[in-house]
Amino acid sequence: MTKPSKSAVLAWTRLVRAQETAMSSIQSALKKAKLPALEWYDVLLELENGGPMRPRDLQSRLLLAQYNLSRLLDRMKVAGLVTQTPCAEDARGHLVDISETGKALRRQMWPVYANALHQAVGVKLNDDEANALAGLLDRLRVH
Amino acid sequence: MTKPSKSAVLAWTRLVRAQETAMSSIQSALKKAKLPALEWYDVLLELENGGPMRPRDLQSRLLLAQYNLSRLLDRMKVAGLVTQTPCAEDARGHLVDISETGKALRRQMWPVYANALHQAVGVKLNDDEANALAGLLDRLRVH
DNA sequence: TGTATTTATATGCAAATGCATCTAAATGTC
DNA sequence: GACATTTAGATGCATTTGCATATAAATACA
Repeated sequence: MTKPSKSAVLAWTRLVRAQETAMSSIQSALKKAKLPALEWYDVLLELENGGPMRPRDLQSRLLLAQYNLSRLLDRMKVAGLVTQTPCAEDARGHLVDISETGKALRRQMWPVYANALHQAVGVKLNDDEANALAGLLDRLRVH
Repeated sequence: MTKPSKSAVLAWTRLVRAQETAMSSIQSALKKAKLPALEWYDVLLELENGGPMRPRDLQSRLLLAQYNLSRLLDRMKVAGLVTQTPCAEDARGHLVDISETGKALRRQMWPVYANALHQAVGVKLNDDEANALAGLLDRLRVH
């Protein structure tokens, strides 16, 4: 029940603001290019790197609420970006996989994402600073 | 159209994760204590510090979308936390002010918020680190 | 083995959000 | 002053989120 220091409060405030600002400009860039939001990209990337996997695995990697992921996958399935196949070891679940359309979309999103990210972060910090930031932020993960 | 460096991408990824993790634990703490979400706190605090002000001013300070703030203020008005008075200089707007109930709620929220914030940030970084983090994050603001 | 508990996923319903647009007042232009 | 433009704020409607709970399979346990 200890109070946070001034420094901790300041860091928190700036964390929220910085994330909102950068996120909003990246999402705007995607929207402007008529591309889906970042969460879709995250799902596609995770599947492309990690191979077919179950919703609960995606969930833990992406920090999404269970019901949100469930519905997100619905939409992505409807859009033809992912497929579901029954899961042999566990009949409750299913394996979600990225489709060719999904891969193509991800490839199409990346340059827009990359450019926006560069504008939002890359041009404002040099590599040493970005690394320092990443290091400090990493400390905030749960233990 | 330059690509971001590995370091910038990593910093961005961690920024998102760190913010989500911390935000989610802080919001959970408030919810667990049957208190409103953080945005309500932010509005109350802004009004308590800045005095009565117009929605557009709140909007720019809090980085909220215009329609979201409009509706948030509606709900807070219904909850008796803020009041509206016509604005003398500009008949389109109105001055929003915090009520006594609003002040009381903010005071009640602070210890819960503070404790959660301490757990999420304070215990993980010492003051020098928190200051360094705040400094780096500050560089990410728009220019 | 039969029964209780836990885990994975889905879903009905209410609340919040985003988008587009509306209204009305303020400001700028001629 | 008349008219066009901009700014402040609200709102209808579709989409998304959150909460609570449902369903069903897996696991634990007596």
